[in-house]
Amino acid sequence: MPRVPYPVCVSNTRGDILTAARDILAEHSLADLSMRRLATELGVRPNALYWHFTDKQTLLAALADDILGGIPPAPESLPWDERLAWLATGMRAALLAVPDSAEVVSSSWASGLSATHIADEIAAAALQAGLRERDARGVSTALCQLVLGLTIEEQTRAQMERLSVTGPSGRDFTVEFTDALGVIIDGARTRADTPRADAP
Amino acid sequence: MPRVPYPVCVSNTRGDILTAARDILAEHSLADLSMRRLATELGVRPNALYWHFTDKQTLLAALADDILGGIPPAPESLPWDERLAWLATGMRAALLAVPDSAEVVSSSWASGLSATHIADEIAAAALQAGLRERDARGVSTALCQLVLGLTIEEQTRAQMERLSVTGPSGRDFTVEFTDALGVIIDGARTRADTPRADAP
DNA sequence: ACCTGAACACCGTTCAAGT
DNA sequence: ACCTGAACACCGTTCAAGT
Repeated sequence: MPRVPYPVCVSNTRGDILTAARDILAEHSLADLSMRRLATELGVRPNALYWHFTDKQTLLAALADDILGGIPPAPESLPWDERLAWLATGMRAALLAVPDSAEVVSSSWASGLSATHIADEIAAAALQAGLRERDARGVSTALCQLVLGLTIEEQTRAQMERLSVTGPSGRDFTVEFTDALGVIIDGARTRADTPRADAP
Repeated sequence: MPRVPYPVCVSNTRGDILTAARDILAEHSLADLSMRRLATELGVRPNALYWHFTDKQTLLAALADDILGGIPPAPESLPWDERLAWLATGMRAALLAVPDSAEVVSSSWASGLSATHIADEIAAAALQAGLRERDARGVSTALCQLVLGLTIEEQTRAQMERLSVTGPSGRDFTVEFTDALGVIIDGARTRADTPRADAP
């Protein structure tokens, strides 16, 4: 096989790094996810990572995109309100699959270095229901912040219980999520039903 | 004045420490709020802080309570939906008054070391509207996570612009907040109007 | 009651240099 | 293209000891 001077398999190692990062989250915690430890896990010196990512923040943003990348799209056949619930639930499931990932995604969204594809998908579903643009974005914002915030709390508590610094919280995060989700979707329904002033 | 062997003015210094911490947030950022720097600012060695707080996490939780402590209570005269908006808006204003404080409060809530008084107040206001307990907590969760999440994004962007690592985002966080707030309160209204199965 | 001195085991990041 | 060596300027926390 001939070798060409420019990259044949670009960023194969980028994927390896992200996988190793996920492993650290899965087997340890976000506190343990340092550039130094990540490098050690990969059998490499810390500064080697800076050839693949400009800094830690950028690496975490890529990890965030990776984690949210696997959310299944909502079936077209579903009514719009069930599609909203589907997407929000899928986002929560993707986050819950990787310990401490909600914190990673929250920071990455805040920094603007990360994609917010799922937020756009939710807004699009709301738009199809006939909401005006602003309301659709409002629904998307409310849903995404609910998922992120509540999952941060849930994963932080889980981490604390794992280190047994705290006993069980006694909270049922799934019903907390379901209840709040129901309220927001009811709000969306109100705006879908209400005839608009500019389009009666 | 006689001096007694046990503390006369307990934890006067606790307040000083929290004030110094707020100053660092105001004049610099959360990244600069280290135990070492905080100690330096107070003219003291880093380990001196550990006499007043068991660790950094506990200190930040106290700071979070401090920051959210000044939210004005909603006037009793207001209708319940306006009281919800009042409280959520007051929470956002309290956070926006101290740079990077939303991140501090979010972490502290997640750790369970912090008071969540404002969340209880919001739930109480929703209860008075006739919502069932679960729906009231759902509304409170949705509102609080919206305020925290969106303010984290806003303050992070503000910090990045301050360090000019990024230009203006072009987002109007106040309208994003208002739109999402409207959706959630509409959802709350739905549940207030709906006669309950167990209490017709 | 409140703080210091000294130490431990870490961080993220840079830069020149190697292959 | 991808990594090492060596260094810089930091962290949070502990523990014995001072006053």
